[in-house]
Amino acid sequence: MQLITDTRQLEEAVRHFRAQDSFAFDVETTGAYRGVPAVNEVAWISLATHGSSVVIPMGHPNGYNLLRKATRRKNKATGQWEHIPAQWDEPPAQLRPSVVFDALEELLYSDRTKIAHNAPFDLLSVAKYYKGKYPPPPYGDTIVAAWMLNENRALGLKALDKERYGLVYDTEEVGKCIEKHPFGVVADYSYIDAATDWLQWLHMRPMITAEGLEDMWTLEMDVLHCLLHMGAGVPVDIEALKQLRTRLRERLTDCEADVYRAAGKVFNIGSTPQKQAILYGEQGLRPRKLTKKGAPSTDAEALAPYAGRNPVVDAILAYQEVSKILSTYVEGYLGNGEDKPTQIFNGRIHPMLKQFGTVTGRFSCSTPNVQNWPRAETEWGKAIRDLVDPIPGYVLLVADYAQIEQRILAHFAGKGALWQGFWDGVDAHTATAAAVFGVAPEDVTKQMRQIAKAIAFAINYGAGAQKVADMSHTTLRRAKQILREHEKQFPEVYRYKAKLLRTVRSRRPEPYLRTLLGRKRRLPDLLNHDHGLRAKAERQVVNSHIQGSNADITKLALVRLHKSLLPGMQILLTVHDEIAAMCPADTAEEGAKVLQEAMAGQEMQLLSVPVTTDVKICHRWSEAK
DNA sequence: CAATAGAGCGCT
DNA sequence: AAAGCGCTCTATTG
Repeated sequence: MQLITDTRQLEEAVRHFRAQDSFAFDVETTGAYRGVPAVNEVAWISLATHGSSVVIPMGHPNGYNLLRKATRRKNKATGQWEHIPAQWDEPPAQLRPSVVFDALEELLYSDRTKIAHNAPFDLLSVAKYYKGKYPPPPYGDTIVAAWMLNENRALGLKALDKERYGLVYDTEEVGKCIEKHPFGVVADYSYIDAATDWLQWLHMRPMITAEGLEDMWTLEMDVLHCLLHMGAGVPVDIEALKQLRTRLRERLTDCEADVYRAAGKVFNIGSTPQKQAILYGEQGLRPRKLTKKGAPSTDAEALAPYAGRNPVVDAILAYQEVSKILSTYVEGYLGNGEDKPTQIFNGRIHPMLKQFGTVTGRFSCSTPNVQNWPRAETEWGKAIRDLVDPIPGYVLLVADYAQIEQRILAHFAGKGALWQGFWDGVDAHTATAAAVFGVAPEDVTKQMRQIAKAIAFAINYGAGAQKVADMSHTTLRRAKQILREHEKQFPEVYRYKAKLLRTVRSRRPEPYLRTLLGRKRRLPDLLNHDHGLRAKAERQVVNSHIQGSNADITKLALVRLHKSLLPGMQILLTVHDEIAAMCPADTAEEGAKVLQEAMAGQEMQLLSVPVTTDVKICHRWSEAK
């Protein structure tokens, strides 16, 4: 390792790294929002490539030695606890960030492959120092690589290092708060992260090719580029959010009083044990469902039969709806001035989309998770989604695939009633209902369509007859009869399921399947001797095949959209089968066309049934055109 | 006091 | 014997 503390060393390092075709790098960040690339401060940067690893500190406050530990003291006059910070000896002289980033510019903005572990974090963290312009492709990401090579393994560079090299380091999690640690410890940690990341890259990159994942890798790196673009964030209407907070707080107070009045006492509505005591004790309700640990469940499903029959149940359900929205989507975003920090920076949220962490290849999303916003059809969902606030002169474009999972199923199952239904332009659930109940599509009732929907769930998720019965409010007997008829009308679907399972189970060294675009899903439990685990893996085969292919299609659409964006157009969100973007108002129609083309254009007809999407132009989510 | 597990609930 | 997620709250544990 070389510690870089003067400009001569820095220039020399840049020269060496520029002479290589690729390098790994890692940032250590600090500040109140160290985990938010849009606003954190980069305090260290380390780089590793062939024959060299360097660490560049840029103002670490601590020296090598701790002189006095941090402590607290009670102020006798005020009675308040006073925080006394730790004392360290002087840190070595270090380069200023501006000097370092000036020197690194020709490297970071070169055509060399920039590799990191969770690269969007590092790339977006440094982008701030270049007016928000992120380094250009090509990219490499060892966490994405590791995930593609084994989606069933614990993640993290440290876990990989332990697994591959037996290397155990950073047991104190230095990166979580570098300013608590001495200079030497942070320097070592920063160095090891970059150096082992580089080694991991050298190890894994050829494996991607060897496992037949080259095309998928190209797609994921294009997706990574798109995520950097999306790093600009989603503008939100803070005033509307604050008004919503006021409304919800008032509403919650009322709901709370209703619960206490109905129950005849005050208790903690958020406490499951207390709710159990009231509902199944004092109110004398019969438990309809048990929790994992065998306690009487108080979830919405268990209480549903008592809705409209028991005033306490009604009051609790009303309270919970409001409470969920307020705590998760309103105070969760604004912060509550205490333990909850704000998630809005410069009027924008920066949802973190991760390319890893879901076994099927979907994105996961956090801080905030915009993939679980309440549905636009609900009162509060409308209010939450309307918080997305295109900047002045811009409009919102929202598009989702129509029944994409059913279309994927039809594609895999091949010719048959489902397949034909899509070519005839019939709604899939209506077509299913028509066939199962032996009526014309126009005679399908709401109830019939509801049952068809339940059947679709049964296929995709492997649900049993009992679940189908519960979902469609019918008897087990009737559900079984309906499923038999479904199998008779759609034999190709069941043949597809059986054949897929057989093929996947026979693969060695361990069973795996490939999605539409070649992503791998390993299911070793298909060979497990435990019946329960094996059955679960069997359900996962069909689900992963369909859900994973859906993820492939959406990711490809995202990349196509990113490559065809109009000037000023920005991709905001993606939610599994949905993409939202922001577009200058004067090119709204063209923007909608670009989005439509990216998602469902000629080259996106990857299935043997048509794929369609519906693009809406609006200023607010709820006023969809 | 901080960390974790469990229950519950929002979404596709 | 229903697939895949992340967040909040409470209760429990160290």
